[in-house]
Amino acid sequence: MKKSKLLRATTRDGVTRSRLNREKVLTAAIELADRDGLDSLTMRRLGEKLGVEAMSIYAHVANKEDLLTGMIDAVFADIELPSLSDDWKTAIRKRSVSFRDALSRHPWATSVKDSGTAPGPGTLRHLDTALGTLRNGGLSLALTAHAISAIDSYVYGFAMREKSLPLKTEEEAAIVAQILLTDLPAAEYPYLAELTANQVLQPGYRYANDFEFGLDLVLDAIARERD
Amino acid sequence: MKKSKLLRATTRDGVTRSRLNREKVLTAAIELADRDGLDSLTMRRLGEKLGVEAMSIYAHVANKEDLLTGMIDAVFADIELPSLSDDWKTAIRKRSVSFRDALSRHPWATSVKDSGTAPGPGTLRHLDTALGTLRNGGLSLALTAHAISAIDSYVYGFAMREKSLPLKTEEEAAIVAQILLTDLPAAEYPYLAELTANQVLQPGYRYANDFEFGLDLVLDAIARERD
DNA sequence: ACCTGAACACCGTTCAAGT
DNA sequence: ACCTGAACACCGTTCAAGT
Repeated sequence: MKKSKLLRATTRDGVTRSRLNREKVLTAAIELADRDGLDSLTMRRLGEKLGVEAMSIYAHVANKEDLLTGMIDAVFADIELPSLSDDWKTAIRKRSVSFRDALSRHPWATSVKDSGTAPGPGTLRHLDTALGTLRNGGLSLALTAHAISAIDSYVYGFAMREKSLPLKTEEEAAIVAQILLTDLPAAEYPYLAELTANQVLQPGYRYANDFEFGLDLVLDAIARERD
Repeated sequence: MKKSKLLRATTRDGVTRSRLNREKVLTAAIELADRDGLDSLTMRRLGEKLGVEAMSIYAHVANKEDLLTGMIDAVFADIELPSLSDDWKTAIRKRSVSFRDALSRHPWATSVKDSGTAPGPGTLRHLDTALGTLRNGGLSLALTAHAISAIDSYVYGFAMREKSLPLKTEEEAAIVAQILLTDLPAAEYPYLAELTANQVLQPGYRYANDFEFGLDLVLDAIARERD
């Protein structure tokens, strides 16, 4: 009885549920942001999802900024760490694809401000392992610094563009293309018209496919610098 | 007298000032966001800056989203267009540096959501000219699509990282380094410690310098694909 | 120790009213 | 036509009070 009291609480309406903790708050917040977007993530709505008043959340999170920082760190902690058994390029390639997948599953993550100012343990672990992979792969310290900056800028930027470009499915691409082709004077934007008609509208086109092309461009260039 | 009435209005407190228009609203909003950040840009505060009640702004802007879209387009319209007299690589390099400068002057621009959903004329002009430069430089349509995606992802992502990494000046870098070195167990994050001590703390270090390294990596790789 | 409910100082936006 | 002022439905967060 005593033990269950530590883990469960009975509210005045008679509903018994497990006690709240930081992890449950973060998980619920991430689910809410994934489903409805960052704007829909309010303390009141998060409380509702957790079956609790908004103010109860503040027992597990300092404030909204702390909540967002925790959410970001959970996303980073979820990215596949570079494998030690792969060569540096394969390992970094895999974790970059995993990185993008994470940002694609959690599109709000790129728009949380100051995600870099107070990195959590998940973010730091992720970064340190990637740096180690590059150093052990024979890259100089200077090139390692350049490489991680170039790779992560690309991954981050691609995820941002992908989020704001509604080209995820063939249907979405067709809608965008239709808007571009009917609303824009082709004479004024000839190259945009060409790209839309002959590239975006091609069957099977996916903007997502562009990701690996650019990634390999960057990785190959880094490999060349290394040698 | 009639003409001046079209351009000036006298408020009840006797202050005469020029009439508001969309451009003045956008300029003031950009100034506010540049100085105090996007969170500080509220309709009420913007009205205050313009010497007008918040609701008066709605005569020139449909809503806050429209305001933000207009601000973004003004920033894009300000980016140097690729020069026709330069070869494609030089032209794209210059406009990419100009692109980053613009995002650096207006850090809030990368955090405006859905900036890609309803691109304005400035954004479209910018994009079309860049596409034309690549096409006329001899890149295939497919490579042009890949190239613009890779370049702009990199520029966008670098600007985002730069914004959240407080490494703009040598002083800022020293502060970050100090925090990393004293707060983090070097045994747990050995590569991060190495990078901090031997790279970030080197005299003259600027994260901004990394930008052109990565940009040339991408541009050289595209040039190689072209040939 | 954990949760609640009222309250405060803000938001974006509406609407009717003024000039 | 343009601007105002009150009002509405929200925010994040405080604080004293409940259990």
